[in-house]
Amino acid sequence: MSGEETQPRRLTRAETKARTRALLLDAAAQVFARKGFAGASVDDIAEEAGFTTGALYTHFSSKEEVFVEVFASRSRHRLVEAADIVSDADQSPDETRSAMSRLVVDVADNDVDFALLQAEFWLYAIRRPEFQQHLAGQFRSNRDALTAVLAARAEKRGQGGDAPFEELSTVLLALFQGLVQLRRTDPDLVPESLYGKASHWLFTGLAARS
Amino acid sequence: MSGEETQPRRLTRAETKARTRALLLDAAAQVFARKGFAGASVDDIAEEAGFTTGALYTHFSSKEEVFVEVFASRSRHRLVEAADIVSDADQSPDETRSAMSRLVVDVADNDVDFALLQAEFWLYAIRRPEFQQHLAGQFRSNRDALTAVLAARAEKRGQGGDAPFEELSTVLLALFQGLVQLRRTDPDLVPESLYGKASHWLFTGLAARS
DNA sequence: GTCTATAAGACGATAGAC
DNA sequence: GTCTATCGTCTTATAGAC
Repeated sequence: MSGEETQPRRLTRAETKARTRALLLDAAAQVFARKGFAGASVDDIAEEAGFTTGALYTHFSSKEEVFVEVFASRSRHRLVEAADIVSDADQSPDETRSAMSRLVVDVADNDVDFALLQAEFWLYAIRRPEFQQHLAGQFRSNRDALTAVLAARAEKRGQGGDAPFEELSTVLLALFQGLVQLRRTDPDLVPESLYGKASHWLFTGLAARS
Repeated sequence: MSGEETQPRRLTRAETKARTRALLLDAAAQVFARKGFAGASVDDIAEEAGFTTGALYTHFSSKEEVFVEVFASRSRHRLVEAADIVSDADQSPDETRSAMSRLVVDVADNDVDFALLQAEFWLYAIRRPEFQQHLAGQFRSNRDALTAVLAARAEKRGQGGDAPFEELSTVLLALFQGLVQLRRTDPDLVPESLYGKASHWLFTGLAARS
């Protein structure tokens, strides 16, 4: 036991700095989720990470900067996951639908901070025009990614080549957010299979369009 | 011009008290929407209403109480409106759908505080178990009202008597919230007719279910 | 790079004059 | 019923010791 089981050698200065920064960002995400942007103090964040405010201010210049960095580090993860689920063309439509439903349940029930942070980011963005544009761009790229996946999948099956996949993507995205928020408020409101069922209805109805 | 054109007589003490309270609540709604619950100060609210903090504290015992009262006074309005639209059985399905779409656009584009306050209420509730139950109950009653309306309308047309209207209501509610948030972030993301289109797909797909 | 100590101000809420 | 004045606390951010 030389104390080196987990780390092959001492961390360089740059590495410890990056590690502290990451610890602070993780702590900040938790605290922002628990208390909100305005309700969280810099002291709360530093203490949660095991440091002091003085240490935090060597890594970030303000509370706002911490928040924006948390946002940047937490984006993309979950919705890339969603696109992966839909893009897995090996599974049957039934499997895809149940995977979609499972994602809603998993996010709402297990990723306790997700919906909270999402709401905090949204409010922060709506109140700051510059940041709002940033968030809009992100939504747009999520929608575009989903649109491409839907179109590819439809083409593979040789059907619905001219369907309004972009509008459908927007609906699926909005419905995901809405259902996660609802289930987070009360799990009984959103049955485990609902997201998959709803998308089934959407696809069927869209295919039968006049 | 005796200065009595608008008011037939002087307000009683109780009436001025109620009026001040209402002014404070309106101002509070605006300020909470603009700055959030934690970001808004009691001074901001009182000043917006044209009073001082001392006056505010004769009507409310704390900032929390003001917030809860704002929530109570602002609930129900918009979603009752939604139920009215769907329950108007005189109009054709096409008219109903376009009215639904218009509601999303109207709320997102014109009722500037609606989505902000909704998000603030949700965050406040999720962080306070007692209030969370209250919000869940409200969601449930909105869903039930919509479910009843959908079932009544379907019965009138003599179709889909055994359809899962409760699940459909939940989906329509979640989608409404999601689309309003999305359109508030960037109007270009949500075409004016999208909510109606999506519900058309949902109804058609549901009717064709196996 | 992280600490302690502190500056300068904003905050929620109360007391007493009018 | 509303005002002014004020208390004590908590806030963000900085300066200097280690």
